[in-house]
Amino acid sequence: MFQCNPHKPKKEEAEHPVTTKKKSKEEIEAAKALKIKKREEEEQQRWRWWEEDKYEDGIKWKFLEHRGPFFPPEYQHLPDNVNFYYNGKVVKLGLAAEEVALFFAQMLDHEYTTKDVFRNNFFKDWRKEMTLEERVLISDLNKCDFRELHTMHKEKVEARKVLSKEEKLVMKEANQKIVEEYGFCILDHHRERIGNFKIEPPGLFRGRGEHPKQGMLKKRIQPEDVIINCAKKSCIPEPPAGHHWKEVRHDNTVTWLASWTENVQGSCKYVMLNPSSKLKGEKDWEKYEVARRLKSCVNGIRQQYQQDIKSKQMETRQRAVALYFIDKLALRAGNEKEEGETADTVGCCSLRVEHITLHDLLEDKDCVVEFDFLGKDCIRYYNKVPVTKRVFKNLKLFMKNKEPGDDLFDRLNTCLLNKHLSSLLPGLTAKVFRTFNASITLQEQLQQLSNMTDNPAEKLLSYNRANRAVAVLCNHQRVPPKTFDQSMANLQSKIDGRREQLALAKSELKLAKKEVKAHSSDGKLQAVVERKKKAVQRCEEQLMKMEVQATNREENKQIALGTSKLNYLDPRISVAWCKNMEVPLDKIYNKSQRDKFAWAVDMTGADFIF
DNA sequence: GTTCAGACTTGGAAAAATTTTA
DNA sequence: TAAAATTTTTCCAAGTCTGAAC
Repeated sequence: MFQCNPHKPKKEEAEHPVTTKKKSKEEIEAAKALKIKKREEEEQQRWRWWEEDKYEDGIKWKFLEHRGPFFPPEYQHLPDNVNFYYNGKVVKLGLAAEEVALFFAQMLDHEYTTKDVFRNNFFKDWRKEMTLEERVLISDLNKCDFRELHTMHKEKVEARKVLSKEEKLVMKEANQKIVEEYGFCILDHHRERIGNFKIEPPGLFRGRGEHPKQGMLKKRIQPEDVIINCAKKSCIPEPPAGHHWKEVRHDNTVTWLASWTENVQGSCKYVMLNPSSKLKGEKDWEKYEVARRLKSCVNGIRQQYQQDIKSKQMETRQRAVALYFIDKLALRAGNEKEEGETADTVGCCSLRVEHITLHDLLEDKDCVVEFDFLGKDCIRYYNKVPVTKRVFKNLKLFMKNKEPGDDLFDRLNTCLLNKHLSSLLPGLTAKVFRTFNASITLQEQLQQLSNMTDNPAEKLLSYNRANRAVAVLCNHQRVPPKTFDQSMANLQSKIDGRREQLALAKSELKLAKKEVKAHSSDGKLQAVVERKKKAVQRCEEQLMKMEVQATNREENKQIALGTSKLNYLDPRISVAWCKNMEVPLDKIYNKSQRDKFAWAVDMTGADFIF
């Protein structure tokens, strides 16, 4: 299609290499200036909702208008030369069965497709999409050959990667047009970014861990499945041609713009606003305010649950021990889940006897509880924690005469726990402890670790270490990137290289100094010395920067900082720290993080204390 | 009281975009 | 300038918590 274009720019470059280069440099400068200008404009246009009065309770908006969600394109038949084989023979599948076959084919490289549960679920749901004829023929997944479909898919992905600059630009612009049209709404006179305006495309459900439903077909959502929510007086979004909405409602006590029910788990999905929006920001701000209120009364609450551990009521005791864990270890609440519907994961209230081991003495410490369970997203929680004698004795009691699969806190659930908590402080729930402990930890760690006299790289290392302490507390883990070892080695060799360079620069400086001594009062030579000095200094700085970077990366190997930064740490702590330490905010927060926390950036001074 | 639907936050992986390096 | 590395964004699953229904 674009046959003649790709070579053109190259030719021009070859003809005027110098001017082109110059021009591009200027262009880069111009682009930078434009970016800054755009940013300033954005800043001026920003809705400073935090300076406005809040709405009465429960009202989320007064006016809401949007274009409705964006639907993924309809499925198109495979090209004629790409074939599916059953039992070695070409089988031309109908549209519905073919689409689902392609979902499986696309995942062939993934471990999922080797798992029995995944394969069985897929095959069962796939057969439902087949015609009677297809269903009669295709009775064994092992006889299915998807390889041509798989190859075609890989080639498509590859082809997208090697598009020319122009072609990529065309695609980018097309995407931006969609974002312009569907990606924003009008909420109370302000244009707000929508978070997920695209309807999730159909595909195979990929649960995490040993999910009993992995491989099931996630069906295509039609406009007839979608409920639209907008203001009565707004321009109601048009459904795609030939379709209608399931319902159009005007409920201003909720924040979603559209919703539908997903078929695998039967749960609701929502189109909601971007984190930078008023609706999300206000809620976020409130979350941290509740956590700060907890801070001011946490001592009393701690005293009380220490007392409650001695209570005659079993329920109260269990609640007290659970709360002790939630507070001390930042465990999640642990709602009960329907068995067999999801992977087997637990939180505090749903802990089972098999998840803890008691040690009267372990590694020189008394009364140690060894936790080992799968938490949210099947992330393993493993920890050995010394606890008070009273807690330890109670745990022994709770475990008495129980099977490994029995609930540790058999008299407790999250509802009971939260009811108690909200009676202590309005708005207090189990998860507030996580927010509070995360934020207070960040503040304390920053205080302890950072020094004004540190260089910028060291300051940043301290910030990351404080952030890391929180991530460890909250058990935010990641699998180390595949390229981790390699990238670590690369960095190390860069460091080694720089060290050599530094040694060389130092010896050159020495030599130059000698020269000056030999022929004193030679101005030229003195200048050389100065130059060499600067070179040494530059080298030292760069070396230091890289070493700090290496340390940071190594410490971060298995830890994910993102979640705590985005969801648990009061941004005002970070903003105040940046001001105090004279660190530019963009060293800590990228663009979308600054947008999300605009309220905090705007209202926080250097004196903020969580 | 218990169950269930609904609404919203939190979570890591993967994809995409951007920057750095060879 | 291509490709490798790194950062950012997107994706959508999986939690928490509330309030209504039974």
